[in-house]
Amino acid sequence: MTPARPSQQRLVVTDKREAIMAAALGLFVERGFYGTAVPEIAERAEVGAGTIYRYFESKEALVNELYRREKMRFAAHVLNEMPGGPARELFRTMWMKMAKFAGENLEGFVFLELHHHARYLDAESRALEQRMLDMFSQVTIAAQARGEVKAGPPRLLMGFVLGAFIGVIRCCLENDQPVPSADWKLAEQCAWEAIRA
Amino acid sequence: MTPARPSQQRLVVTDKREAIMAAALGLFVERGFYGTAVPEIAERAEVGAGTIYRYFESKEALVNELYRREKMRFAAHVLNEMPGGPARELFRTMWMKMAKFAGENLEGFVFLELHHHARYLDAESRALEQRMLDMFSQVTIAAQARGEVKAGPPRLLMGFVLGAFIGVIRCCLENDQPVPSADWKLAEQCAWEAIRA
DNA sequence: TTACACGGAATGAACATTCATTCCACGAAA
DNA sequence: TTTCGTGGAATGAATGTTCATTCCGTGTAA
Repeated sequence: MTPARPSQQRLVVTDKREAIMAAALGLFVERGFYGTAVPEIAERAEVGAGTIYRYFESKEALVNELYRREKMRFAAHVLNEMPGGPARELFRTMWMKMAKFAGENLEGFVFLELHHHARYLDAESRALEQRMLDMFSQVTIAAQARGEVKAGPPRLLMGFVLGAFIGVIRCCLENDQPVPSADWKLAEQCAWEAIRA
Repeated sequence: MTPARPSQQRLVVTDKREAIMAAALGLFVERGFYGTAVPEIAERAEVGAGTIYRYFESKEALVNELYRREKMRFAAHVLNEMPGGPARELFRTMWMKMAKFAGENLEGFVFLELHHHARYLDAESRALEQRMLDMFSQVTIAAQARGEVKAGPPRLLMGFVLGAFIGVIRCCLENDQPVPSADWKLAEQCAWEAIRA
């Protein structure tokens, strides 16, 4: 599928692949999966329609690859180098990392949001999603055990916080504005007060 | 468009229209607008594909009518008979009314969520959305003025709270479970602590 | 000269919508 | 009571369009 070859060859190949993925990401965010035609993706990526099928087995394979890539980017960005220490610190760090990621890669974040649980995601994509949720769960449970976070179903608290985060993004998305830094801080304070014990 | 006639005749007509809307609501929630074929809607509604076009001008007109109907149901349910008094009371009442609505009409709620800001919504549908947001804004601003709710952009706080609400629903949706009453109460308490001054 | 990446026209499937036809309820005539 | 004519609701095969995918001629690098 991916034509493999060393050095230069490889670079050219990667460029087209990258262009296709970037174009698809943008269009899927704007119009959704079924609302986007493959030839449209080709046009935006400035490649022939057939070329897409040199790099991706199908439209579905493309959306799944995109999903996994963005999900892993997100995970790498947010979960790396988490501090130990009190839950308050940990929470602030996580929230702000998520905010940073969303700010730098808004399209990717919205894409993940939009395609969360879509029917065309395959088993591998779903498994990845599950693993990430489990990591968040563990952090939550640990903080609850230390009495720093409210008792209650961890998934509920996580859903609450993640939902609030998305709500903040969406509210600023409506004006095509990036979320101001002050707003992120306010929202973080709100979110912490929501869940702290 | 709607054939008018008294008594029985009228009832039959309404039944088909209703069947089509119910079928479309379910399918749009499951597969999205573009992911749903009109003949599929017809099949689930147990009518001929052509019949749909007796009642709705197009697929787009159908989704818009559905959107407005659900939006107004939501508004009627949530905004009626709001108490005066302290913001704490008002907030609890609103939250719980929203929870009740979502519990009784989950499909409708998810539909609104999914189609929020979709490109095929027409001007009228968008205007309706805007009006509702404005009403919430006014309530928020009033509570801020009385020092009961944190200062900050009203839209931000609303986005936060509504996002959190949706997050709670989504987290329970994943197990096909209705949200337990205790969880709604916990989430309400979290949400209030998030925004209270 | 070979091999292969590429573009974009070609293809067949699936779609939204239309329309010629069927079906049915009802009222009038016998 | 039965029969028949009529209007309009309902239908689903037919239509034209759009789509995902394939195919093939071209250009280019080795």
